[in-house]
Amino acid sequence: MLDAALGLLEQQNLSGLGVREVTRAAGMSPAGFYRHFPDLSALGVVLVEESLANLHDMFRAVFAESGGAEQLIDRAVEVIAAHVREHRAHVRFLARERRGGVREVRGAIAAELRSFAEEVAAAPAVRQVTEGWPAEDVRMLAELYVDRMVSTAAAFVEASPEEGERIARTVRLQLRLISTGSRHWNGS
Amino acid sequence: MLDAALGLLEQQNLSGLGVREVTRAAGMSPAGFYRHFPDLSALGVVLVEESLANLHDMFRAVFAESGGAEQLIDRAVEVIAAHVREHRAHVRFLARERRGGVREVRGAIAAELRSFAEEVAAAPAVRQVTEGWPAEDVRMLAELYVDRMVSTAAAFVEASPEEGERIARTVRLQLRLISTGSRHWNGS
DNA sequence: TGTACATCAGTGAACGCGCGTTCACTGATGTAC
DNA sequence: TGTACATCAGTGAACGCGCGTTCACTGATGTAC
Repeated sequence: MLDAALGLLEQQNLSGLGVREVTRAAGMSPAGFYRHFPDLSALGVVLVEESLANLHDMFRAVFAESGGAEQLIDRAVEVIAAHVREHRAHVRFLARERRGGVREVRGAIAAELRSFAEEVAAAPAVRQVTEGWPAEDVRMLAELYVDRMVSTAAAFVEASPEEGERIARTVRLQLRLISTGSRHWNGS
Repeated sequence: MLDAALGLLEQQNLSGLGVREVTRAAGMSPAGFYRHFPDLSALGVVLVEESLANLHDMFRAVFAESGGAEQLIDRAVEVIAAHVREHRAHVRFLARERRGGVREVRGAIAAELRSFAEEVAAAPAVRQVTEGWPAEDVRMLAELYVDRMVSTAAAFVEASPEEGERIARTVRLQLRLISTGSRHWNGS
C-alpha cells in the first residue's frame, strides 16, 4: 500500500492523494485502508520518514571514505545518481513536499536537512578546509553543499539520461567552484 | 478572482484547488468562474505568467546598476527581500510549483529560470570575472547564482523576521563564497 | 494430533456530502441612430 | 436628448458522480490445551 501510494505520488502531491485512489492502486477495497492508517496524513508521515532515512544513508555514503576534494566530488555525484536510480519515487516525493503544501511535512524535511548539514560540517574532508573558521561560516558552507546535493537529486529525478549527464557535469563544476571558494575564503 | 486563488494557494497547491473554492473566496457563484476561464489550469497558466514576469523584474533590478561584487551581493539580497515582501503570494506559488505536480507548469518555470541564467551570464559584473572561460563554465556559474537567489526567495517566504535575518546573512556569505570561487577558478 | 477459540487483514454495501459543470435567466453598461 | 438593442459578468437551481467513512461480515492464520 505504501508502494502504491508512492507510485501515485509521482504524478501528484500528498495533499491531492485520496483514500479510494490509494486502495484502488493497491488492489484493495476502500475500507481496507483503515486497517493500516487512521487517515492519509499518517501514511504521509511514514513516507516522509522512509524517504529521509534513505537520504540520510546517501549523505553518509558520500562522506564515508575520506579523500581529496576531487575524489569527494566525483563520489558525491555518483552516489547521488545511484540513490536516485534506486529510490526514484522517494526522491521525487521529497522534492515535491520540501516546498509543498503540508506545513508539518515541510518542517520535518527542513529539520532533517539541517541535521545533515551538521554532519557535513563535521566530516573530516570539510573540517580540514574550515579549520579556524567562525561557526557561522562553517554552517553556511555545509548548507551550501547540502542544498546543492539535494537540488541535484531533485533535478536528476525528472531528467532523461542525456539531461542527467549534463546535470552531473554541471554539478561537478559547481561543487568544484564552491570547494575552490572555500580554499580561498578570507573570513566573514 | 486571481487574487482569491493566490490567497488559497498559500495553503495548498495548484492541483488541489477547486472551482467552487475559488469562487467562494472571490465572493461569486460557482458558475461565474466559467465567464473568465475554461478550467482551473487556464487560471494556473495566468498565475505562472504573472509570477515569472515579477521574478524577471527582480533579476533585472539586481543587475540594473553595476558595481563591485560586494555591492552586487548586498543589493541582490535587499532586492530579493523586497520582492518577497511585495509579492509574497506569487513567490510562494512559484516555490511550490517549481517541483510541484503539474508537468507543464514545472517546464515553464524551468525554461524561464534558464533564460534568467543567460541574462545573469551576460551581466557586466559577471562577464568581467568569466572572461576567457569556456561557455559551459560560465553557464554553471550563472545557474548557481540563479538557483541560490530563487532558493533564497523561497526560504524568505516561509520565514519569520528573525529567521529572515539569519537567511539573509547566510546567503550573503554563500554568494561571497561563490564569488571568491569564481575569482580563483582555474578552468574545467 | 486434534479441537476450540482469538486475532485481524480485507470485504462489500451503504450513507451523506461537496464537487465540476450546464442551463436559462437577470440586469447593468455601452452604443447606434 | 431619448430610445432600442447588444453585450456580457454574474446568478441560482439542478444534474450526476466520486469521495471519505462506517458497519457487520468473512475467512485465513496462529495459539492454547
